[in-house]
Amino acid sequence: MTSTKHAAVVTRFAPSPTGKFHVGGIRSALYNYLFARKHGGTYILRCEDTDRVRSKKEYEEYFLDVFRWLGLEHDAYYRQSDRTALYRDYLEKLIAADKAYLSKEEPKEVGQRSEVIRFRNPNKKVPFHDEVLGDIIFDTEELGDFVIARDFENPLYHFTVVVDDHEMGVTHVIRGQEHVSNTPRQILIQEAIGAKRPIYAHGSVILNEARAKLSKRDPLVRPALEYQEDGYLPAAMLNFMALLGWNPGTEQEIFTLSELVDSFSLERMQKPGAVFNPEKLEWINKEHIKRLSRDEQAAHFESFLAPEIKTLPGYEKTKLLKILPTVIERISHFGEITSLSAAGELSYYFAEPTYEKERLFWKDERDSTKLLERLVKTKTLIGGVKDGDFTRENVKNALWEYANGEGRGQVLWPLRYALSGMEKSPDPFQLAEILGKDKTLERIDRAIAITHGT
RNA sequence: GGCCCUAUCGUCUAACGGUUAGGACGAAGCCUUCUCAAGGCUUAAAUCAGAGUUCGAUUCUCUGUAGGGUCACCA
Repeated sequence: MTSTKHAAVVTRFAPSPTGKFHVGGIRSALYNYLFARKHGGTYILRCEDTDRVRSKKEYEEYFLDVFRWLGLEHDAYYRQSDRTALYRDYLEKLIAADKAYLSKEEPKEVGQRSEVIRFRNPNKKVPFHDEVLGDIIFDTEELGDFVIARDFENPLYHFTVVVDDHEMGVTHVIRGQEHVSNTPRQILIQEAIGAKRPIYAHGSVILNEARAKLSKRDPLVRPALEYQEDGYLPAAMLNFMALLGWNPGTEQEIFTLSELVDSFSLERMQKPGAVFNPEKLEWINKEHIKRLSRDEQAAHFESFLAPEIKTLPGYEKTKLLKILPTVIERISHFGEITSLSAAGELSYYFAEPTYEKERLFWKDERDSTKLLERLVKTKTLIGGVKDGDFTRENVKNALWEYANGEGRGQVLWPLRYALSGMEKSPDPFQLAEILGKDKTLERIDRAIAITHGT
């Protein structure tokens, strides 16, 4: 059981900069962050770049950007490549105590050394407790004398992790179950260097739709920042990831970061693997968008608007605020605004729509005379709305009785088409308000002219 | 294959031996409606199988089956 009175909780997340940090990794970072914050502890971010060949500075910056975006602030930052001297000390001590030794090898692959440092495996059974899985026991015999360093300057993962966790006073190791089988060998090293065993919590593995572990090849598993580029909200990302393998025990689904901090507990972490479900992400993101302030929504709206729209002659930034609600209800992430613009579903607010006369007819109607009559009447009625009162409600009121008598489709469809030039759009009253009285009447005039035309 | 872990609607999950097995996403239908959204209501949808233990198993035990993880001079 997790004691609730830890003197000082220290957690860490330790990514390695060998590729663009992908979404799957967010969850472990989040859980470590949440647990530390919840208990007033320390959250460490550690760059595991001992693999000098594969590690790249740009990838380190990449995950740093990811956490900046997500707002997962760390209390301390370490880079393993800065700590070679420390690892060397431990290596030397281990060798001096005959707990590790220099071993002559026959290189099996290019790049392999002819001498490495191996751990002298006591070959015993290692039982350990896991906060989510319970008690587990491993026989470490099959591990053999595993390699812990290529040489004194090049220690390997299992070794550096243990040294660092020990030096940094890490109390809780929260990670995915893919690390369960790494645990016994890390425990062996802990015992050899005299380190205290941390509390382990191995959460569920994140799976793709095929129920296999998320790999870098999965189309789903995109570099984390692509979600930022697509206009997902950090809070939504965090919310979604948190619920993948953990639940609050209540029916609450939408959480802010600080709400997650309050609710998080190791006890409610999930054992079975969890499938990454993009549809749920969409929904959660939409919920978070709804909870944004008008100004925040508007800022995102503007930044995701296609440049083609912004350069339209009729483009006015002030109109954005009026369009905003109609756009918000149509999207789940802001990136969709780009496709909306591309589909022409935004441009009619700023530029005269073009369309064929035929499109103005409601369903099977083909009576040009009737159509003309209705457009003219519509124009008269809308024209009667006072300039200062040109709101959605007032336009609707001005038209409603007539539309009901004539048939709503017969009146409203041509109106809406005249205003938008689109098969699909917000309702005509809404459009009229956004366009303003002058533009609205102007577009009805154009529809009348087009109807005359043929 | 060895070792380890897991098993409730399609998906995320709730139910610390007694519930009509609950919620959410998604799906379908209906309402609203000129269209598209949004919104509201409703429905379908699950305890892997077989033995035990028990008055009673989703829940405990065992076996089977299935799935996953891991077996580097990567992390």
